[in-house]
Amino acid sequence: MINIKDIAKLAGVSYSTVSKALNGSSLVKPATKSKILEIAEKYGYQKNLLATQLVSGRSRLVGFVVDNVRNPIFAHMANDLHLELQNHDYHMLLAISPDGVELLNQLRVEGIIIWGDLIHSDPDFLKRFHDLNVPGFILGTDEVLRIPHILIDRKACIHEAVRYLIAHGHRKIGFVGGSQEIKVNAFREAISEMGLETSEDWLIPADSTWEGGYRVIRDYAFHKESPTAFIGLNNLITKGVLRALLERGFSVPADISLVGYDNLPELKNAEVPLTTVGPSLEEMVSKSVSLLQTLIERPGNALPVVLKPALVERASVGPRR
Amino acid sequence: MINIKDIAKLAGVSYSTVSKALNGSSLVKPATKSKILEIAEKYGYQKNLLATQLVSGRSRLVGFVVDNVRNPIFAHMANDLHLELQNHDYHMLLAISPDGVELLNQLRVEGIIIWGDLIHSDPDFLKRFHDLNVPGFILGTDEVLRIPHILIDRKACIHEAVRYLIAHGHRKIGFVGGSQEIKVNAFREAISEMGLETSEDWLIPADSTWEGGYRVIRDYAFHKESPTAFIGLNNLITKGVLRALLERGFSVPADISLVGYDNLPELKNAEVPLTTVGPSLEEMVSKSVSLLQTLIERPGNALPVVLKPALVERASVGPRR
DNA sequence: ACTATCATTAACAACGTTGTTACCGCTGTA
DNA sequence: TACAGCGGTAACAACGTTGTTAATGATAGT
Repeated sequence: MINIKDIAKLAGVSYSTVSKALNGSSLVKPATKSKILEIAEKYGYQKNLLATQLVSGRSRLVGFVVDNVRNPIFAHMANDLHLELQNHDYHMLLAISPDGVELLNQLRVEGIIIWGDLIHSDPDFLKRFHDLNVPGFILGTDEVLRIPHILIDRKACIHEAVRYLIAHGHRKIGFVGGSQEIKVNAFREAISEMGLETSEDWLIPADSTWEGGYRVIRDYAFHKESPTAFIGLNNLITKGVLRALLERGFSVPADISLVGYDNLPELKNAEVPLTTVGPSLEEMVSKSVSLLQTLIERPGNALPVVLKPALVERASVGPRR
Repeated sequence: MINIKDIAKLAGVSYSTVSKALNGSSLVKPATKSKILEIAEKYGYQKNLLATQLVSGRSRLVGFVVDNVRNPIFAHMANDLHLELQNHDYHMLLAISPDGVELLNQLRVEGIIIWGDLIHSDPDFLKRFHDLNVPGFILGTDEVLRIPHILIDRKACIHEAVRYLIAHGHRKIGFVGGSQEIKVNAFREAISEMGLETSEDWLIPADSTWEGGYRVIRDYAFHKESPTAFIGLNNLITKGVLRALLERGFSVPADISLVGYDNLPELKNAEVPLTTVGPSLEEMVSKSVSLLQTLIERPGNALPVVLKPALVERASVGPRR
């Protein structure tokens, strides 16, 4: 692969001149510049970002670390973040692993966005990240941290879902999923705050996967005291729940209502278009990019960001039967 | 951020000694080594991969370039490739954009895997990639190229699907989707080769999205001469088709059979578990990694790879009604 | 003609590593 | 006593850039 020294030789100038020409400096004579540019083009010169970055310290590179790109919500975020960062003249590199944090840091990206779930991948993940001392933040946490983050008010989201179901006349509400304490607790709290009936049977633990949601509802012992509405912990569980409900002959929402967590557009294509709560994805993306920019350009000036609930009404919630 | 020179000062040795110690060289006295290691640990030393790579030329970094991570098939591949590369001691960086090729090359990754669809993003994408002269290949192409690639025998896959439907007694077979010439042509060819009835109505163009498949079938004019089975061009279309079919009151597979292209495991969770054709994803991943390894370690020795069809039987195909 | 000015280019240090070579002081051997 | 051998460490060049400073030659002002 050709480098500026090779080009310099070819053009009969010094390599520093080549560097300037390639960067469009006005310090080099137009004729020389175009000659250099021509040679660079001809030989397919590709600058070595490593060297550039090493000396200049800038790369316009941003890392996004997730631990599984197969969850559609991750994939969605990755795609939209990429687009938005591109608008801001940043390139996004995606790493699929908690170790991506160290990797991207070693690559000296200018900033790192970390998908909140990673916090749980390793008890001292936060410390690891904090010690790196690199501009970046956790996208999607439940609690206030000592490092920059975007807080999703999941508690408020769940409350919103409960409120919405109540407004539709529901009194017996179930919750499917168990992995995220905050959501489960928020659910419990909302139920008791709003003075609803409750039963431990209505809090149904499930793996955070399609199968998780599907199985528990497929096997659930329905009777006349069972919930008339469910809330699903995330998009996967919710889709599994919906399937199981339909398979068991319930009509949604005529017999049973369902609201899912995660505002994923494609949930409109579920068997029954799903009504969902969760932060607005657009807001997550735009807030992420501006927070990152602040972090990079004026470190120390990063304000905490909180994402409020958004509810998108589709067709999976109806009046209590 | 601390570097080896800082550590050297702290430890009272030369920076080259620090470098050796950090790399576990046996040329440095155990006592010195542990002292250095301790300091490095204490100050959270993180090597600068840029510098390392610049001088040593090695990074154990591999790039994967896609143009949209939201298609579940991409996401699946990205995830599995990541895992498999990790087993081979490579880190994978994902870039979501045709320009990712140049970007990753400028970062001097050791190899690049390019998702085949990108070929169509730009008429001279292949030339761009070829001129880079970096170890890498196109994953998933229809035709033999002059650059390394893994060829998916899509034609054979479609033939396989048709054969399978015939074996179940179907004579009138439809095809939904229009964007990939090769599949459409393969379908036409298979139909005529196997002496089946045909009608232009049975070849139903559709966007390569869920909505694409859904809409065309929702609006399709069914009558007694309509297909008794459909093939969907990809996983998204197929799911859309299935939904439309069910909504229109057809039973799948009792009334109409359906086979989808793309061997995506989660298609077992469709309303009717979908029977699919396509290359085996596991094979795609393992062949990708070994091809990449060959390309990196013994450039010039790369053999062309062809992926044969695999059919996974689930529940969306039954005997002709 | 003599210098100040300017445009253009060259030279060189730096960025943070690695790898090679050179050096130093010690031990053991002749 | 001289010196080969060796463990340990230091010195230094190199990787491909950028940015700063120095050098060069031409032009213009006096």
